[in-house]
Amino acid sequence: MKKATQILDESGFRKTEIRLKVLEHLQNIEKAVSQPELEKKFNKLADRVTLYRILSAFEEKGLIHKIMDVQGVARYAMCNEKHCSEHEHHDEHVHFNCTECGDVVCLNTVKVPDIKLPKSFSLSRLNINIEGTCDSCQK
Amino acid sequence: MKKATQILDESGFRKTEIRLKVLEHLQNIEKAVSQPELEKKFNKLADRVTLYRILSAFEEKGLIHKIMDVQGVARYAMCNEKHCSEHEHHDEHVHFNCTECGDVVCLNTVKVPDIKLPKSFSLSRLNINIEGTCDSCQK
DNA sequence: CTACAATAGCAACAATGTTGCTATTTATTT
DNA sequence: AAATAAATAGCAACATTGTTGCTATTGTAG
Repeated sequence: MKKATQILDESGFRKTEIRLKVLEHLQNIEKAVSQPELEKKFNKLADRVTLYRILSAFEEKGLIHKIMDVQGVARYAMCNEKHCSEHEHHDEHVHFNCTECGDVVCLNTVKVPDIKLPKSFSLSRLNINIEGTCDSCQK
Repeated sequence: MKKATQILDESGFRKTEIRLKVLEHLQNIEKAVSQPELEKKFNKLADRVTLYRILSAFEEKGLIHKIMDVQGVARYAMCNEKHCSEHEHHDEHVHFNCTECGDVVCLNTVKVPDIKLPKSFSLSRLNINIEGTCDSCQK
């Protein structure tokens, strides 16, 4: 995995404390995280607007991708290096929303099936949201 | 298709003008509609809180189901009579979010594939959100 | 070390979600 | 047909997230 500092460099971002921490956090967690979650995690280290803008900037550069969780809150997760670029996202993996803990896990191992649409519809992005109980909350 | 008045009766709801109109609208459209949309459609006939409560009540009774669109706004669509009940929703069809007009179409004809999860995860609901251009916006 | 551009912080506002309380209305019962 | 109880609607209020503008601060190239 690429170093966070290197990624920031290559993307033309400055290496500020918050940006590094956000990026490293996203690298270390295989989950999709929300702005409010980051706010709590980096307790008052950064303003929520700052986090909002960091996430937006990272997304625009194709470093992370955005999904809506079942509550309608934006969450972001690292992009698959192989498939994403500045203007094209192909993160067609499954997102698992745990109804117990609220976490959203990226199930990279689950293969996304091919879905056939009627001819008159054209697909640009696909997101599969699953609700259920995650491994940590299973008893 | 069952009459809206009959459905309200059977579900123990009163037959008020707004409730009838909302239900009939949902029956006649094969799309998932949001509270703000209904507000505009029934221009000031009902308060947005009233619509909010109608949609919540309908959902609790299993008449409609709720999905989040790509903007994170709640949308509701008629349930499949065969598969839904008060406490169990099985509306495993594909929702198509048009990036042009913003509409969310229920693609009932598209078959939802079987997705195999790791053993430690248990599935309770599945929603497939597709972004693209819908038939009406295709040129 | 300086200067400039990027970034952070703060204020402010919009939209949706949500709850509580009161007024109104539907439907049932006398 | 009137009275009643329970459901429903409307209004106010507040929370949260999303979003933008402006200014102060900071990283980095030269």
